[in-house]
Amino acid sequence: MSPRVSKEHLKQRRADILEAARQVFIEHGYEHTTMKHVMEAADVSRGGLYQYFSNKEDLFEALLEEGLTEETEDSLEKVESYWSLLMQLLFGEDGSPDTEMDPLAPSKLEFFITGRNDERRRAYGEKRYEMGLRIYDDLIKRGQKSGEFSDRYDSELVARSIITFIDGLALDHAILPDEKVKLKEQSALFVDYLKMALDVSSS
Amino acid sequence: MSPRVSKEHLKQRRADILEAARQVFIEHGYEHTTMKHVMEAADVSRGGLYQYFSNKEDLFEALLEEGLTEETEDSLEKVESYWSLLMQLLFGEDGSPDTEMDPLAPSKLEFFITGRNDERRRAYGEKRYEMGLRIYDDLIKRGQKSGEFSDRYDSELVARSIITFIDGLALDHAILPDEKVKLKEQSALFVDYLKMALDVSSS
Amino acid sequence: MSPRVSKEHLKQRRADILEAARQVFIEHGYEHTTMKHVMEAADVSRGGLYQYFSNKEDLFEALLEEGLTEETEDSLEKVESYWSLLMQLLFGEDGSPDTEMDPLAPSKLEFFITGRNDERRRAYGEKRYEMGLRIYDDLIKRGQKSGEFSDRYDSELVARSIITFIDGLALDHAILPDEKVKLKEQSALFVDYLKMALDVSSS
Amino acid sequence: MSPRVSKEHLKQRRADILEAARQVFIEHGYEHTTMKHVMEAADVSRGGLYQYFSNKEDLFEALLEEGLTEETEDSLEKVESYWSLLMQLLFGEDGSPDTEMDPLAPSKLEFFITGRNDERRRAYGEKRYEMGLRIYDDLIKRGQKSGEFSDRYDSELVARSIITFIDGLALDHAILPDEKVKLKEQSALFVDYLKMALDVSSS
DNA sequence: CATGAATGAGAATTCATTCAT
DNA sequence: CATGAATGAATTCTCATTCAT
Repeated sequence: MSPRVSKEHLKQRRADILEAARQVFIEHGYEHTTMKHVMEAADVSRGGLYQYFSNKEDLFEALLEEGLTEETEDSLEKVESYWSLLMQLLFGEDGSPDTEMDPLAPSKLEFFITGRNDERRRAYGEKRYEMGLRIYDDLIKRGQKSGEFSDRYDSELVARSIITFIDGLALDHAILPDEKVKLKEQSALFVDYLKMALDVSSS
Repeated sequence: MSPRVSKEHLKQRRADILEAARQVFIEHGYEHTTMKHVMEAADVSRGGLYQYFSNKEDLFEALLEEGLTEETEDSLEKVESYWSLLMQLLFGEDGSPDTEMDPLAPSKLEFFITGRNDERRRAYGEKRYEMGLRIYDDLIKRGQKSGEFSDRYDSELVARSIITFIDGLALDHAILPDEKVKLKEQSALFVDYLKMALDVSSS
Repeated sequence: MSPRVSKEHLKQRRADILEAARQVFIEHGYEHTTMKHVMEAADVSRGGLYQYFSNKEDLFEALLEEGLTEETEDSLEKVESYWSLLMQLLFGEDGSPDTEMDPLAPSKLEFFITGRNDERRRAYGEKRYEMGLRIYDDLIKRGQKSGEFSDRYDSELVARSIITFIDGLALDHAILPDEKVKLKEQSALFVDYLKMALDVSSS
Repeated sequence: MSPRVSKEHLKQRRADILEAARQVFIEHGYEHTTMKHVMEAADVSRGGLYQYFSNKEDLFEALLEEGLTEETEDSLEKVESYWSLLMQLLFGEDGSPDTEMDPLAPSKLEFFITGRNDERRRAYGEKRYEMGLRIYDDLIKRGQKSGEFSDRYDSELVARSIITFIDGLALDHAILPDEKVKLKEQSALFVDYLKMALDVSSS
């Protein structure tokens, strides 16, 4: 009556498969990854894999969700500086524009671009966009309300621009060799721009 | 001695196939378009299609090349304003940010993203990036030399940022409904960004 | 844990497919046999067939290997007569020249002839030739050392001639109706010749 | 009313195509040669090619016929030595076993082997076999009648063996590298074989 | 006669997904 | 639950041959 394997074990197995899948998707991209690739990387049987994830899409979405939960951790109400919070959001903990890109990002782009005609996928992409948008929008709105940021520009528009810029960088980074994109320099330029748009003077 | 059809006809046929292919690629995207789709849309037989284009990649690249030749027409040496030239380059003839997106753009993104692990495709993408980069870089360099633009930022960096922004917009536009991306508003904001980077005061 | 079917079953399935394939290859020849032919003869699905053999070449080579293992059974060190051993090698158990030809032989010839420009296939053919050559060469060498055979001719040359003769017979047999080739009579003549070349007097 | 091009011209054109086709067949083999290969090598249009030869088979058979007419020229009645005549037949003018192989031979084998299930082709092959057989058989019969050759063996049987040997050599030569087949040595050995079978003592 | 565009049957191969054990 | 054999729809690409001009 009791399950043969512990719930813990199941969770672990699932996590292992996901981790293996991540590597495979990073290597081959979304479209060119086959379930067999995943099976082999995760050392699961075909049936086993389908036990945890009912198809390739489901599997990939699980990876997408994973990424999400990590990011939603910040719910700070009061911070000394919204600007530094924004920088952290953009470039990670240290807030300086030299962070690595998410290696799965190219596959994520693929997933949404190739699936843009699929209603379900489209809706999912939109939801994710909205979530990202909210985060930046909220932050900027608060900064504006607190007086730290100028409200010259609509907060949502700035938020959208941030995402557009990030997406553009991710795209170019996916396609071009590192030395072509100049991630760091472009990021620095974009930061200057944000400073201007939000009227932030400090470094 | 006389071929069955005139050279004109051949050219036309090829153009027709390309046009049909364009529609199909716009509708289904690069990955999900099959040669059969194209065959049917262009009303060509299998063999006929392969007579003109040896495979899907070749066919799509023909479409990519088409786009290229159209753009290279402008080689103005002396202009009254580099800024307005830049605006024209970005937003078309009238230079105002309300242009339509190239409907094939999403498929182009697909083409390069899904092919990022293919040496040939990668090289091709890089070449195209370089070509685009040169155009903007040249323009900005001239503007800087003429004193119209500030040289606070490296011209190439600004050029890269322009492409990044365009790519980001194209990407979001491919995935999200029109009303979400706010093309026009973001473009206007981006123009401000450029004004800041190039120290251009005029409207 | 337990697979759907026993290992035995799998082996059997593979053997069944091979057997069906053999019949199909015998009937249509190598080039004109399609995987569909095999599928239907073996009553396997397309995917099923490809599960066992990754392509036509692989499938055929499996048949070739099969034939090989059967022959390698003889490793007799001391025999009362190398001549009778040679006859057995040539004509099967009873050592008399009235054996049937391997019905797959024509397809084997096809396989190697049509593939003569393919590096892989060529190498494989050479390997097989060498293996056959070794067997006859060894036998003759021993016979010569033991004094049973004359060493007037180089053992390897005689061995090559044997293979040439066999190949010639196989070829003619593949192309001509049985009554034309006169397998038995030609074989008898060839035996006489070998007797002369090896100086063997007995019947 | 009079033909636009001279009959001579037509003949020449045909001969040119055949010569080009020969080279192509030598290079790719019968099965893997396409009409396009021939078109390009002969610099004929598709339609032009089909004007002269109604299909690939027809084209190849024309090449086969070509070879035939050249050889059938000798019909000497009285010769001083049937043995030397036989040697000439086997090894060309000088009658010594160091002749080159017909480079088209591998393709000829292919043609007949892959076509062995086609009634027409089979009949054609048989006819050719018979023709070859007759030549050798006649020669040997005469030699036997004249007393130069022993009639221990049936002349036809010996003739068949000659063809078998030639076919075997051609086959091995088609598949194996030159140094493996040892054409010359095997030929010399085969001459000994014939000497035995025909009881000819002289060199 | 010559041309070469067009045809379309057919071959190989891939892969997500199912399901009997 | 796990297994992995089996399925078969889909897709790409090839090539001999035809035929309108």
